[in-house]
Amino acid sequence: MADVIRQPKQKRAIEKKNKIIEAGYQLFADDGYFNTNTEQIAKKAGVSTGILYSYFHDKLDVLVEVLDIYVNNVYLPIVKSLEKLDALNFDEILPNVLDNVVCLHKENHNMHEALHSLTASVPVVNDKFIELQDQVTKRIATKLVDLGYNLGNVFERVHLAVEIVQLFSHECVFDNHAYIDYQSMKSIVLKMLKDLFVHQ
Amino acid sequence: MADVIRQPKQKRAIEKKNKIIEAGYQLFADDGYFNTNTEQIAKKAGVSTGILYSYFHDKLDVLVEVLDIYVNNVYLPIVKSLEKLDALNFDEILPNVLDNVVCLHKENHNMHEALHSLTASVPVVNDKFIELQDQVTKRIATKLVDLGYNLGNVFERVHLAVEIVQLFSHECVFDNHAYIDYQSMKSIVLKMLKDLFVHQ
Amino acid sequence: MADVIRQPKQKRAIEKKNKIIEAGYQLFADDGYFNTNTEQIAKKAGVSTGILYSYFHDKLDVLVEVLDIYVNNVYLPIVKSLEKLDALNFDEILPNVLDNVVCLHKENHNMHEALHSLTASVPVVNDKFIELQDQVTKRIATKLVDLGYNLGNVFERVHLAVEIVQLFSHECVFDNHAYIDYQSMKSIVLKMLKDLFVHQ
Amino acid sequence: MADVIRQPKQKRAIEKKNKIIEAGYQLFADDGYFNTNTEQIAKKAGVSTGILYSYFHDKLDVLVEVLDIYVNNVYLPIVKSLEKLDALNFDEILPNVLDNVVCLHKENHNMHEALHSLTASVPVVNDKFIELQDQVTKRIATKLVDLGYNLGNVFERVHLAVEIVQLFSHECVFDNHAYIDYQSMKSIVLKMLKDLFVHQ
DNA sequence: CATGAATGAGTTTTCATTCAT
DNA sequence: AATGAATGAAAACTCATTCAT
Repeated sequence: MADVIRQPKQKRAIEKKNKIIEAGYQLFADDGYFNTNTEQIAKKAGVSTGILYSYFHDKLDVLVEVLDIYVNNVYLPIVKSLEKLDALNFDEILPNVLDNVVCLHKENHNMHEALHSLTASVPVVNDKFIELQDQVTKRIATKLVDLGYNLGNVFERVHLAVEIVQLFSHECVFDNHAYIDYQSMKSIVLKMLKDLFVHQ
Repeated sequence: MADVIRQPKQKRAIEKKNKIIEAGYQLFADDGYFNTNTEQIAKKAGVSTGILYSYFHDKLDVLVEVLDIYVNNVYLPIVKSLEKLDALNFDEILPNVLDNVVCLHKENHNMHEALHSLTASVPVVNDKFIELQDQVTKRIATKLVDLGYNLGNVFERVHLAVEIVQLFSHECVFDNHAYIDYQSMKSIVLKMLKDLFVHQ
Repeated sequence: MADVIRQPKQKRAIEKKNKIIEAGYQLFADDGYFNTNTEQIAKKAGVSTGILYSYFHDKLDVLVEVLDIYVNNVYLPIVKSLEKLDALNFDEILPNVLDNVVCLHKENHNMHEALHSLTASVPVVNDKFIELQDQVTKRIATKLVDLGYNLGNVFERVHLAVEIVQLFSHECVFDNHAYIDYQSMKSIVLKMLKDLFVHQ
Repeated sequence: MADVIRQPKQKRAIEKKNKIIEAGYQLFADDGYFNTNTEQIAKKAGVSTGILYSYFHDKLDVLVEVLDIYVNNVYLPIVKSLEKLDALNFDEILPNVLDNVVCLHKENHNMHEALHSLTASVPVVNDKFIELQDQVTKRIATKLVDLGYNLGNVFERVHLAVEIVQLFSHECVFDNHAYIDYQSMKSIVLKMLKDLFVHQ
């Protein structure tokens, strides 16, 4: 492992580093981390394998930065959209959120799978995902409380909601089950989410 | 890849094959499939690498049999417990089911992670899990209908319920989030599941 | 390598040894010596791998005995047919000889190829073939001299004749060249052989 | 098998690839293809095993390139010498051709054996040899016809001639038979070849 | 800075041979 | 004698990482 990792400051160098991350993103998404080798990454990025090791400690380090990009692409938009909430009008909000998340998943589902597959064996990925979910849950929960939400167990409710939204998106994206009608399922999910937050 | 796979018939040979599967089970669970090599499996099983290739086509074939064991240990008990239902008394059933599934997950969570991590890159694992979920969903749905359930969208409801139970078990097992109170979450989940099936 | 090789004397044991040789014959002929393993030989012979090592020192030893069979099947018939000569009537003899040899080659060409392919890397096979050719050449040459042949260089002529007959048989069996008419070639070869022995 | 084979462009890299081919040439010639392993080839070439797999798909691919070298060393010179013919003066040509071929065989006889030994079990080698013989035969035949040769069956005659020249060279190189006088045999062969082409 | 050739330990897999039963 | 399970050394091949140019 290289002792010193260059922090690219020149524009060209930064672009080069980004090219590598993008190449890693696509290859990891398409073939998985363990089925991708550094030569392929370098080639796809249009750089030499040597230069990869100037910008990254090792192959795992590329993964870590790819993970950051994924987070920026997928998680942040969700959080941001939720932070625009200005009232507890769940009936209006939830359908939009669900559609947005499904859409984001459709665009990034390969990467999602590739990264999740590493949570078991690559601690750094696992930690990142947990931290991320924590952030999302906390920010949403805080927002709700700010808006006057007072049903109790807000963290638990938000966390479940987030997970269920992910679960449904996942189902939609993979569409593995012939016997499932996803429109009907969507209605049921929306009902569940509403019941989760609204007192009955 | 060896042409012919030995079907062990003698007691000792069957035990040896099982030793290999067990060794694979533990190592895959602990370190992941890609971080385990055949030499380690053989060593842990107390056999030579050669004999591994008499009983299995290749390393992936060991995984497939490990997967079978996992399925027998985790999925089948759930399905069996559900098939004993004799009335649509969800209030009584659901808490038991949830406890059972959480318990099974706690016992097998490493393997669960290791196997799920392969769904992205190893088609045979993915297919197995999908087939399994289909079976579980269909058997439960059929049972409900037999018992007179008539709310509609039974497949979608059952599928969601199964996923949510898994999701909750997963949360309990990993217990990653300090801000979550799992007892409270359990109550919320039970409520969600009941609402999913009971007309309001 | 086993220290002691059993000399089978009982009928059943002899049959078993022959089964192994036959199995080796076919497998070596079909797939080549290096592409055949002892398990395949044993299986085809209907015996255990262990028993193979009671009757043969090692895999090479099976080859040696297969070679003997080949010699008995292919070379001896030729020699015997030639030893029946009772006059130097080449016009009558040569067409028959050529037809016979081509026929034998057609029946055994796989083995011929498999064995010849080993002459380079397995000395024992090479030695056997040389010894064999020597025998054939000497026996034919002696026969010719006995019958009054007196053109000189009889060994050289016979040796060449033998080689040319083999060469032609080989051509006929493999039939690799679309531009060759084997009937025409046969006439030319017969003419060559006759000219080789008959003074002009 | 590596996806991409490096095409060495720098002088040193080309030299290295050639070193590997040379090492393969010698080892295959000395010990045979199946008795040579990639580590030996790499060691003899003074490189690592890894680099071998940058320049060649696999071990067989080394053989294929060795075969090319052999062809360039042995077959092409023969063909070229024959294409210089400017008249059908067989009496002058044939002795020279025979001497040349014998000489080339003497220099390359180990490789010749090693390669021929693979025709049975390695299709690519077999195909190459057949194609090569076809070329030689066709080019010589065409040349003869251009020079006015009109005896008929020119392909069959040339093909036989080529085979007989090889056969004789082979005999000379291995010199296995004590009872053969190769000078006498040479005279006989030359007579045969002449008779093959000259009307009597 | 940049390249991509080079390394070599590590991985999967095979198979002649042995040996417990 | 006979079995076929078991061995383990050896083979082909890969790839993260380094380094000469």
